[in-house]
This record gives sequence, C-alpha cells and structure tokens, in this order.
Amino acid sequence: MGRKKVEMKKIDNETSRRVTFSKRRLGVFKKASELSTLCGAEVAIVVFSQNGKVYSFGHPHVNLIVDKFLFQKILPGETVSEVRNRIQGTRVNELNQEINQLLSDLEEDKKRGETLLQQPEEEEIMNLDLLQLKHLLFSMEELKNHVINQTNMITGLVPINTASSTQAATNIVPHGYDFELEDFELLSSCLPMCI
Amino acid sequence: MGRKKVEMKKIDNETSRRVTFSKRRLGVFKKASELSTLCGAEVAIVVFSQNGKVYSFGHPHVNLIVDKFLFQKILPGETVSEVRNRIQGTRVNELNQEINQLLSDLEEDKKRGETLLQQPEEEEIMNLDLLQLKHLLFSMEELKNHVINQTNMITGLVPINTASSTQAATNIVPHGYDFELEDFELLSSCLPMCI
DNA sequence: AACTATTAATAAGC
DNA sequence: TGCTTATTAATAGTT
Repeated sequence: MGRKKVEMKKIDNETSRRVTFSKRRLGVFKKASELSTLCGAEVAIVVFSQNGKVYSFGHPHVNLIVDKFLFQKILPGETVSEVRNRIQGTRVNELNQEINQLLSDLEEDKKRGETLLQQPEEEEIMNLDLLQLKHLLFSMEELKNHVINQTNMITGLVPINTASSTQAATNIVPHGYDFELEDFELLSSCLPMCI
Repeated sequence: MGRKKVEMKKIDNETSRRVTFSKRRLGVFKKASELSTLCGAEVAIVVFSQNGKVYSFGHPHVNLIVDKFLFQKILPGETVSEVRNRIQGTRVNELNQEINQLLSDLEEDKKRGETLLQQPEEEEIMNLDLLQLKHLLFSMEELKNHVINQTNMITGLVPINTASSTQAATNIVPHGYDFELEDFELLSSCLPMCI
C-alpha cells in the first residue's frame, strides 16, 4: 500500500526496518481498536521489537485479556483430561497453527538460496523464559501467600507468615544451576493444565 | 475501505457484525504476521468475540510471547520497588494508556444521547477472572510441585508428594465463598511483581 | 514528521 | 461461507 509493492521478507536496511516497524505497529493497533469498537470484541496485542522493547495494546486492558486467555481453559470441577480434550477441539489452535504454517511456508519459499542469519532468535526467547523460570519458584510462593492471606483476611482466619515458604523455595534450587529446557513446560501451557 | 465509509461505533445488525468480525480479525492477524516478517518482531494477539470465543495469533508462538510479556519485568536480583520504578517509565504503559484514552474519548463522543446497553461487559470479565482465582490456589500448588519435582529430579533430591499441599489449599477457601474484587490484584499485574 | 502515488483492505452485494 | 468490485484506508518512498 505505497509507492511500490513490498516483498514479504525481513527488511535488510535497519533504518527503514525501524520506520516500517513504527508505522505498521501503530497500524495494527489501530486495526485492533477498530475491531474492538465495531464488533464489541476484546483484543490484546503484545509486540516485541528486535531490540526486545515491548509494546502492547488492549481493550478493555491487556492484563485483563491475558488473564482471561491464561485461565479460560479451567472450568469449575473439570478434570485435567477433560480440559485437554476440550482444548484440542478449539478453533484457536487450528487457526493459529494454520497461520503459523502459512508463515513458515512463505518464509521457506523466500529463503531458498539465501543465508539465514536470524536463526538464534527463538532460542534466545527460550533461554530468557528459562532464566525467569527460576524466579517463578519465588514468585509462586509469594503470590500464593498473597492470595492465601487475602482470603484469610476475608474469612477471618489467621494470616500465614510468608517468610518460611520463601525460604523453602530458596533451598530447592541450588544457586547457579541451569535447568534443562525439556524438563519444563512453559508457564502459559502449564498453568491452565494444573487443576 | 469499501463501498462506504463506516462509522466507528458498534455495528447494530448482529449478522453484519459477525461478518465484519471474521473479516477484520483475519485482517488484523495478517497485518500482525506481516509486521513480524518484515521487521523481525514478535507479535501475539488474543481476541475474544462477544460470545466469548477466543481466537489467537502469535509468531513465533502466542504462549511464548505471553510468557515473555508476563515475566519480562523480572530481572535477576531486582527488588520489588526497583521493578515498580522501571515499569512506571516504560513506553508500553504510555502507549497503551494513550490508545485506550483515545478509544474512550471516541466512544464517549459517539455515545452522547445514546442509551448504552453494553456496560456489564467489563464487569463480566472481572467476575470470570475472580471465579478463576479460586482455581488459582490449586493451580499454583500443582504448578509449584511440578516445578519442584522436576528440579529435584535434575538435582537428585527426593521428590515431594503433591497430595498434601493440594489438600492444604482446599481447606483455605471455604466452598461457595465469593471473593471481593478489591481484595485481589489480577494475576498478570501481580505475578511479575512478586520476586 | 509530512506528503502523495500506489497498493491493500474491505463494505456491500451476490 | 465464499467470491467480486467499488471505494476507502494504509503505507512505501520521498522530502
């Protein structure tokens, strides 16, 4: 949609890549807001630039929608296998896989004969998430205690001391130990499964 | 971009609203995939239709990016207050708030003199998230034990029995008790804060 | 950051 | 739901 038709491959020139990123990112956000307004839908978008800078958009709010996304799969009284079965049949995964497939096919076609230099990108993400998994142990202890304490305040029970459990978590993972990737599921895949 | 310019307000006719939703949703996904391809960015989109059906898109993958989004804020050794300060200055929130503000303003303008019947929508989401917060207690226990057990398997320590902690969580929340909204932060706001 | 020549998305119709 | 076309909207290249 401009002076020239653009090839659907990564833009080489860094300057024009940045400019295009800014323009199109805003474009996607605008389209998303229109979708939300016109159709009464809830939309959340998270974008990471190549430099790792994050941009997000959400209506009514990113966090609300991300929460809903992470926990929608859990229904009261549902067993793990029931959840798995239900999720298998959802159109989400179909659509997602379909589009990712199309993307991959397209990229494959374009890359014939080209040297591909942006391979390590996905691995970096995995490593980043793994690093953060270590923090998850602490996070979960803290969050759990927060929820428990809030609950107890409402129900009038005695609050639980957070110090002990945090200490416990500290002892579980030897400092400096690096996890193996295949031993963990990612949080967003794992959390909804654990009922 | 069609035979007629469309007003930026919710489409009344349900049939055409659905058609537009399908078309534009795909449009947004396509734009997102192009952004990803052209600029080497990572993009995740989650859309909930008015009927609560969820559609998602992500490159490299929705879950990967959502994880990264939830946990990006935690850096090794960073304290809670440091995280809070750093997040305050991030451009994410600025942009997000800016666009949500524009959206709100636009809707406000359009709604002058109209009866607004879609108010309860946001409240529904809140209630849904609250319902699921109850499950969070169980989820966290299970996830914690999963992570701990995996860790112990690697480090050669004795695995922990998951039954007892799940039982403990069961006792904390009296069955049928409804939490008060203001007593909880949403998961995606809360988790990254708990170091 | 603004400006246009073009392309791309899509509203309406079938 | 899918295809077609008149039109509008997004944006690539330029300044």
